[in-house]
Amino acid sequence: MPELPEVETIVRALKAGGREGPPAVGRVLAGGQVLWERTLVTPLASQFSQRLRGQTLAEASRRGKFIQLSLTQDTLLIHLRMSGDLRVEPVTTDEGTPRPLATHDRLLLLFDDDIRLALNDPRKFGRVWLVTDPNEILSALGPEPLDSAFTAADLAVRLKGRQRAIKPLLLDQTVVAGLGNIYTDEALHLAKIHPLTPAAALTVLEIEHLWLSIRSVLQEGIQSNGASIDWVYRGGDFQNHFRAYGRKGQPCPVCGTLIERIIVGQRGTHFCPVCQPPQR
DNA sequence: CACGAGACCTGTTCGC
DNA sequence: TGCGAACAGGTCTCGT
Repeated sequence: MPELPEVETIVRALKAGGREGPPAVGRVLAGGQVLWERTLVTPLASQFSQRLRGQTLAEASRRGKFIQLSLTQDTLLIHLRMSGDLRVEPVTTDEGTPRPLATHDRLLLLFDDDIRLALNDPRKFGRVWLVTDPNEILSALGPEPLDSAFTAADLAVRLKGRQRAIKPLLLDQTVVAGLGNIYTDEALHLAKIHPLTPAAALTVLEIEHLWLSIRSVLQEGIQSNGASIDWVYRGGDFQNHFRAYGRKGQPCPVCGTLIERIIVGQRGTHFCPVCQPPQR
């Protein structure tokens, strides 16, 4: 489900509280519970709860699509992959009875004040790491696209000499961290670049335009509190502003030509055949 | 080393 | 209406 703007929205809710739940940051952990074994990569499930106990959730932040929970001693990293979502709620209902778990809850963080954080994940792709040094997981990531240190020249260097199509390269988290299928299609449409264009064929001007477009669509997404699709509704409304993604057969907002859908790198890919002509 | 295909999962929607 | 196929916001592993 989530790409950079959705993860950013979730992190902000963990810090300040969201529409449906209280903040999690600032609370003291009493333990944890693993409901689907493969969700927790490290440590062993048998050590998880004990190691969490007593640590304060001091800060929540984001790196690429990773949620980073800084504890007193350790760091808890959460990647929601395709269908993960976080929920913060009281363990006890207003009636004084235990609140039942949701159908696809995979892992719980239990705080000492009757609040819990649940990782709900129908497809079971989400992963959690409890580590001393987050860098052992995050070091392979490319630059933060919205960071001021990330420049067009930086992007150009990372694309230099690559013969591969631009779309799968933008999805590669070691090139840039945080783009997924939606925002890649949106950025390429805004930059007027065909998704199959070999990276090496892009001009300096096109790369500058792409750089600007990437930052632009991500900022737009954050301002809309992310996109909400299908049965998962988080309150974001960027789905109402899609220019290309998911709009096969609908008119391009720029020129009116019908948006086409092709497969690139095994991912559904949406583009305007007129605004984004094939490389020749 | 770069790249593409398959695997990991469940749920919803599409097409005949 | 029914039922199998296709599809879904991601990433890892393996083979070429």
